[in-house]
Amino acid sequence: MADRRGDGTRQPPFSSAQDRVFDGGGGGGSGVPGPSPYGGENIDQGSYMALLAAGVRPQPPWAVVEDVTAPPPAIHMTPHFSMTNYASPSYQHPDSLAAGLHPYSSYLQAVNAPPQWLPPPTPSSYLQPPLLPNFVVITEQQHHQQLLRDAAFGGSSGTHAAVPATIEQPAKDGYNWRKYGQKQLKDAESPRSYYKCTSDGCPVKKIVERSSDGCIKEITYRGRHNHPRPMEPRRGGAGAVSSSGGDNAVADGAAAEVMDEDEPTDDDDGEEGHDRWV
DNA sequence: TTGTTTTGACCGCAT
DNA sequence: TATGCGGTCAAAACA
Ligand SMILES: [Zn+2]
Repeated sequence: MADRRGDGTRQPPFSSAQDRVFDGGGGGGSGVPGPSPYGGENIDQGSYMALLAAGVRPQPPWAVVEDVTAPPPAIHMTPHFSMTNYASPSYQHPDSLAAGLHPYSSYLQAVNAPPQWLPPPTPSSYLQPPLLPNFVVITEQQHHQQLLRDAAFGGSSGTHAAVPATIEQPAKDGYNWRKYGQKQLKDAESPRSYYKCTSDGCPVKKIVERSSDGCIKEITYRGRHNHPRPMEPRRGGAGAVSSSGGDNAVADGAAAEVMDEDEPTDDDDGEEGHDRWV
């Protein structure tokens, strides 16, 4: 039967894309979407800029949104694939903003710090109430400044100096993800994909939202990994880190990779966080 | 054989 | 109260 309330039945078939998962190509996908409807991997600034030119975006893509509405804030990221993206994760903590700290200070810490798995996660730190604005949006100009600063920091940090190198690297965040759902949201131009960390007992979930052109528009991480990063690929082929959870290897991986470095930062806020960057 | 993706359906919360 | 909506489940298909 169809869904009594939430889904299809409420509306005649075809009447709307409501709740209808986008035409995924029918069943049994594969680790390699191959000719995927979304060429996420190949999305570059160009297509995105085209959208901008068309005025598609309601909001500047370079905007950094720190959404901390949810009690357990989630990490939100909006990667749009360009060299700049990778070179500078425009993650900016409201804390940092308020305190006037370097927006990437925590990020830099994260670079030097061990992965996001924190052995004894103090519950208190989890539940810090975000006494912060729901989100913070920075302008393009600010973003540029961040890029410059970030570049400077990246170059001097030494640990992760070759940030641009990350761009060349295959997608990987060290964690394995399994897609467990996809949903076409009502007002969203893009379907939203839901991923879970495949590690046993790990509650972490990842929500990937794309734009109509296949660009990853937003990535939301929820929860905290309760395990160290599994560095070895699960499988040689489809199950590899890049394909798992990274419906598009480069996109997701890159996003996740930056994310990964960001995530320790989020310790400050909790187990979830939102970030968005170009 | 194992693990992932796809996708329709189900469930619970918010309005 | 009823409905809308988002998140999750689970079977089937696939690599
Ligand atoms: Zn995990």
